[in-house]
Amino acid sequence: MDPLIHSLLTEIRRGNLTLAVLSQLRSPQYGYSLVQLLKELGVVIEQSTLYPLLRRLEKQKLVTSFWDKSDKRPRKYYQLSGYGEEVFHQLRKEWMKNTKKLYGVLSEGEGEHEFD
Amino acid sequence: MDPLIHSLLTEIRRGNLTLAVLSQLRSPQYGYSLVQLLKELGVVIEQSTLYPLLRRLEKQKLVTSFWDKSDKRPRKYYQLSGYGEEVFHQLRKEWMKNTKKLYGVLSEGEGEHEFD
DNA sequence: TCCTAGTACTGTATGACGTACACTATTTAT
DNA sequence: ATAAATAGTGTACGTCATACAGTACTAGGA
Repeated sequence: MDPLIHSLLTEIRRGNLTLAVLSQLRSPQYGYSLVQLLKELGVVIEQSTLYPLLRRLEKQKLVTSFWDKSDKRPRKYYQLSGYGEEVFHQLRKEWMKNTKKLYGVLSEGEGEHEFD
Repeated sequence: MDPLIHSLLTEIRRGNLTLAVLSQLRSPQYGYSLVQLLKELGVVIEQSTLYPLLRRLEKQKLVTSFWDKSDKRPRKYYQLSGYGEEVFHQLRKEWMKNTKKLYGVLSEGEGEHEFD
């Protein structure tokens, strides 16, 4: 792939990954399971991208975490905080609005409407 | 607005603005007219954001430019290059695909489908 | 006639995040 | 015994939207 296209696609992922991750933390998930879960939903994310993101979300108090060591493998679970639910709701609302607009802009001059 | 939400929305705009601008350069446009045109389409962008972006796009050879000094006001027109059209087409395709997926993810657990 | 807003552009620095990379550790499968 | 999978921590870099400073001229209003 053209390196420039790859770079531009990375920019497009910024912010979008935050939304995708927050959307799957209404119920507790641990890091590795999020990678799998999101992959099933069509959102591919590397561990090297997810863990720093989870770290930032916790720092921003959008999620909380706890260790579950009852299994042979200790796992760190993350879940939306109250504040995180509010922020997620607003972000999701803005995302829907802005994406619909950009979709309209990008659909101009093309006969097809791929969301239909 | 919560500064964190503002910051996250800025991240979401990255990449998206590139697509919006490229989409309006199939025909030549000058900077200031792009601001107005995009505003009409619901994509609000400041001059302080647009001009550096146009500069970068030209540097990346996605657009070409020429001065029109026939009017009292000299204007710098920009237009998609051949390469830019290719890149735009691919980006737009990827954006549609990825956005549809994220839309599906964000619509889970909500009864409504706002794109319908 | 003067002043402000609008029109039109150039240049530069900053903050934030996806990403790559290095690293650690244990369990499971081959 | 070894490699892959599972599960996580930490750090540095490249990129771009944004803010800010600045320049310049025209048009409109007082």
